[in-house]
Amino acid sequence: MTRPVNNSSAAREGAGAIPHPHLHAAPPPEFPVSLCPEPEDRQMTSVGKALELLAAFRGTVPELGVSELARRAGMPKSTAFRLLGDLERAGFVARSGAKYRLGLSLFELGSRVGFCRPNGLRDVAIHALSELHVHTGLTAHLAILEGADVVYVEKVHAGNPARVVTVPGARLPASCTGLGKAMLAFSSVAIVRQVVEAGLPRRTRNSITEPGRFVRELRRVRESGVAYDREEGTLGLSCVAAPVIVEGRVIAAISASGPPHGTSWPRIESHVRQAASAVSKAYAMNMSEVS
Amino acid sequence: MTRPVNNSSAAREGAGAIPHPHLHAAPPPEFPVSLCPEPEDRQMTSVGKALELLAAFRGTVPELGVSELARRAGMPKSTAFRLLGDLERAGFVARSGAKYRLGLSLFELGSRVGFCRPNGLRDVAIHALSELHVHTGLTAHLAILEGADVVYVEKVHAGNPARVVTVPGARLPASCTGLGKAMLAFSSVAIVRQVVEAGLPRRTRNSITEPGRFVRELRRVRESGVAYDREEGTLGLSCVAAPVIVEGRVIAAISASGPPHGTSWPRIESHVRQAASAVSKAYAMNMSEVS
DNA sequence: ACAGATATTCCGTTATGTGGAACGGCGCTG
DNA sequence: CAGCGCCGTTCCACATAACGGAATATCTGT
Repeated sequence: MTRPVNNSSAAREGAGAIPHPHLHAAPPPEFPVSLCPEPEDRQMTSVGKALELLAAFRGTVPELGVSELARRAGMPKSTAFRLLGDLERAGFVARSGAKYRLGLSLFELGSRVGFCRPNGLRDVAIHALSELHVHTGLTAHLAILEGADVVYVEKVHAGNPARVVTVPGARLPASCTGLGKAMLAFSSVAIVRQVVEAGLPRRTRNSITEPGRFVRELRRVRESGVAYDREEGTLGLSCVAAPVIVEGRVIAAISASGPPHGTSWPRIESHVRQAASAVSKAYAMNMSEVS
Repeated sequence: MTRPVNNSSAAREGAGAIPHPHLHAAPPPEFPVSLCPEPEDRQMTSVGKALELLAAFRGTVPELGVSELARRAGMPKSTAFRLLGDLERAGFVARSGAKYRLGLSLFELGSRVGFCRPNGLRDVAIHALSELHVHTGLTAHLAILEGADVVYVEKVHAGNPARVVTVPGARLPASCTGLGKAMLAFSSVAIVRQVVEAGLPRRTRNSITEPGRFVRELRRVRESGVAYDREEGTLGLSCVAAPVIVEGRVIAAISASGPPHGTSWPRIESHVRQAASAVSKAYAMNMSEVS
């Protein structure tokens, strides 16, 4: 009954590139973890396996073959093959020859989760992000908090020199980002405790990994209303972030990222503040709800 | 064996609001059609049903109960219930109490389809869209062509008075949009024929539904390099669009939409042209591939 | 030509998904 | 307040449909 381990080339990719953020406290830096959080030996249902197959597309390579997918999802090739057939029929994966890639249906449905809908968070925020970008020349981000992670929702940037590798849909540990700190500073203690207890991961030498310091940092953020990230997530990249608060609850955060030096952060800070409050106001007007 | 029809409240929603674009030549304006295009009686696999369940979330209502979902997907309640459990475990749906909504995993994966990846079409185009928006004050759109439909990929707009209801992930018949005409004008005759033969749907009194006129229109677009939409998709809304062409192939289009009158379209046109060619150049530099 | 990696098909076995029926709770309305 | 109708949820006997090992076909590089 125990699933064969069989993670040859999966492990190979996991080692290189950007380490997947989920491995907070897990000893082996393995491939993107399985979809179900608790690794209890729950019997795999048919659709569970199919979804696992989709999840196997996290990682850097956009196109994968049957064998590789089967390996990553931990199932026999023939099973993977059949399930991929089902997924393809529904447009959740597409294939060029023998290689599979994520399909358009996934994008269409993924664009319908709460905060993406018309008048949702993203729709309301895009204008503010755009302005923040043109006023500052920096990369503007919108993100939400999900557990101990930050999930990027939208991004407006200068394009060419892709310093910032994040992209909508990406995940990063909340404690290593200005976005995350801005949101946590205005979240309930229960949520903060959860994050701290999960362990504060180190991504650079500047990452705050000591609980006491982290809590003090959050207090400072709460007082000033903005959070600074001083190369805590990526060396060579800093940012200011401000929370989007509506009816007393943080629902998201906005940030501007750029090189640590040679940027007039005080000026940027006021732009970010302004953008965040603009989004708060605009969002409050069309009371939809977020994730 | 024949699936019970049972579309009581499904039909109710289908009738109101924006008609789903897929009903090109289909007689009954029913609910968002099933995922598999050919309605041949293919036996439903377990995952097929689960995906159908996800597809049931198209339509305007973001949160649905088990019964409603079962009805829309055409399956017994108990089956829907179990499958929703599987989907929830994987984060593809989430629930507040008894209501289900699309889950974050869907957004995360949907944000990894080809054109969303780092240095993909969307990443490269967002800056141009943002500039197009601030220079013109209009809504800037990026879309790709999928069969006879246009699928919106990104949008930068002014927010408040939500004239334009489209949102990333939305579909519209290609023939009724500037975006669609811009792409079709530079596509192979095979593709154009396919679209024409599928039938040119009417969305407003200005929609071009006569094949001859449509082909002539495309020729004009090809000559001028830009496509105008004169309230052909939505009354009170016009736009100019230009194709994004790389290595001789159209991969997308960019448009600026606004009120038909009181807008200096010639000026807008040049901005759109510029944006499209900027994206073409930027995209050509990082040879990734599109959907 | 060969080795090793793929993708794809086949098929006997049985685990797995199935869906009707029954239960308990909620919000109507007569 | 009892009745009705709809809801979400659970149960269970049945047989279908998912399973996965092994065989085959196809490809790629040397």
